[in-house]
Amino acid sequence: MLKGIILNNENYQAGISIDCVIFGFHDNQLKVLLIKTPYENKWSLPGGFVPIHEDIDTAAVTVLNERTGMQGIFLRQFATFGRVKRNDRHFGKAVLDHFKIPEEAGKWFTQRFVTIGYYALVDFLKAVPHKGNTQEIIEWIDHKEVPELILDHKEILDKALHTLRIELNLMPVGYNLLPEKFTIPELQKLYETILDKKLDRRNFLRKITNIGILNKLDEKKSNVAHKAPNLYTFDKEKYEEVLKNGLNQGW
Amino acid sequence: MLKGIILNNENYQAGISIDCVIFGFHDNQLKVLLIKTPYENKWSLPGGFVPIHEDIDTAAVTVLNERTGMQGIFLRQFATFGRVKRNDRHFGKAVLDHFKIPEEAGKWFTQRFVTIGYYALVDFLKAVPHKGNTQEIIEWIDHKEVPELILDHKEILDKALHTLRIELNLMPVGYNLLPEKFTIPELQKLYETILDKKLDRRNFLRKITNIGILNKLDEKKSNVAHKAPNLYTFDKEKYEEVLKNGLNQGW
DNA sequence: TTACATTGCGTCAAAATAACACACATACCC
DNA sequence: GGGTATGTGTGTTATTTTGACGCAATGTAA
Repeated sequence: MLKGIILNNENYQAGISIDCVIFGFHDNQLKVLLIKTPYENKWSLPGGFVPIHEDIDTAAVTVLNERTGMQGIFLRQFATFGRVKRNDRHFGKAVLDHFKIPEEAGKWFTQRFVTIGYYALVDFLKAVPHKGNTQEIIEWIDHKEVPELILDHKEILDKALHTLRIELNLMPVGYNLLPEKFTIPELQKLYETILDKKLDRRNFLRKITNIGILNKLDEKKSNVAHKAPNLYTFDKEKYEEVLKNGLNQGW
Repeated sequence: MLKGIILNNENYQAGISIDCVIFGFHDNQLKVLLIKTPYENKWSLPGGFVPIHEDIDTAAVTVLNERTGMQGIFLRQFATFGRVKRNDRHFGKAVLDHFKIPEEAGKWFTQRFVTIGYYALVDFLKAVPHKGNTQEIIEWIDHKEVPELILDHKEILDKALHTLRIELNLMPVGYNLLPEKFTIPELQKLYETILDKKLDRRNFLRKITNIGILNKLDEKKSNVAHKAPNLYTFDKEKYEEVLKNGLNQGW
């Protein structure tokens, strides 16, 4: 991807980039999709540039799709980052040398980039991490064990998680993070993981079912070393409705 | 301002702009500060460009300060707009002709601009609308009577108001919109105006005082044709604390 | 068959919310 | 000065939501 851009700067909007915080849920962990490039020793968020003839939202969809093969997924813009020094020293000598970019073309990269942050919620099992090139490493990493990231990507990730936590009170979450059939305890674990706190089982059940977005199935989870929990699906229609109208009214 | 930029494109980040939705409160109306430029017949949000050596947040502060003379005010980034065609046709012939901009320099303007939206809450009486030049018109306009705006500025304004409404449940509002001393009914009017719905007087009082950000003064408002309402101030310290920690916890 | 872990359902007190009643203060009218 | 209109301060009550638990039921593993 970077190579294509280097060959054709003029097809991309200068000074603007997209960064995606892609969340997945697995093993009771909230995971983030991260990339390690060959030309440096740090991890980064999957990102991209904005083609001149594409909306920024579309460019974000492209990034997500390139990396996970997924479409039609929950993807939301949450903030834009534009400190002067944010990509100072980056796309510096190491990167430019690696790609053998001449100094003149390099200026395109060394200018300050304003990056637009998006976060996505995807089904861990359906989203298959996809390398941009053979030298790249792309991996799901537990959000609690995120290594050092380039630039201000840690800040971006933190802000994404913070936004997600707040939006948990305004919208239902789960449809995009869980498999089609799931149990209430699984859904609760998801909430607990995102919020990083324990919730009461019984109160959670009551609150979540009261929203009216769950369909209880005539089916139980098997192969569990205890009472088999019931399986549920989301009522897509009601889910979308609640997503649109919001949960808490407050005032 | 535009002229300065035209003379010195290279001092500003290409393709990025700032737009501010500046809210004030007066006569029980939520007002928005709008600008009418001489070279076109529509109104627009106050905005500006981003100096190469300035953070985007700083650039937003500059816009706000230029237009209201105010500093240290509530100013928050809420969304970034970057549809391909958003400034299509704008900064078009009319504008370029007006400023006698040569075609080559004009390209700087006719490219797609990604604009970062900020909204501000300011004290209507302290914020004095300030023209950018003598031909400009700048005015407080009731948000319910906003005329046709350029580009996607209406969309930006709507999104700002929508964000404000949601954030009303997460944070206290009023410190930046009301004079130092105010009455509970005035504060309630502010909430009602923002939310565009009636609230119960007595329940509002209970809820707002329970937050613990108000100081009741030993003073009453005078010159009212009814029982004189008590005056209050915000407890700045507690207010800031609640602003930081948020109101509703939800889950 | 029993022990164990975890689920499903229910209870109860406390807190928050919604709906409403009444007394009070000030200006204005007559 | 008495009555009226308007809008304020305070209180009451029923309802709903929340938080903190108890306990029986269920499936696996020993």
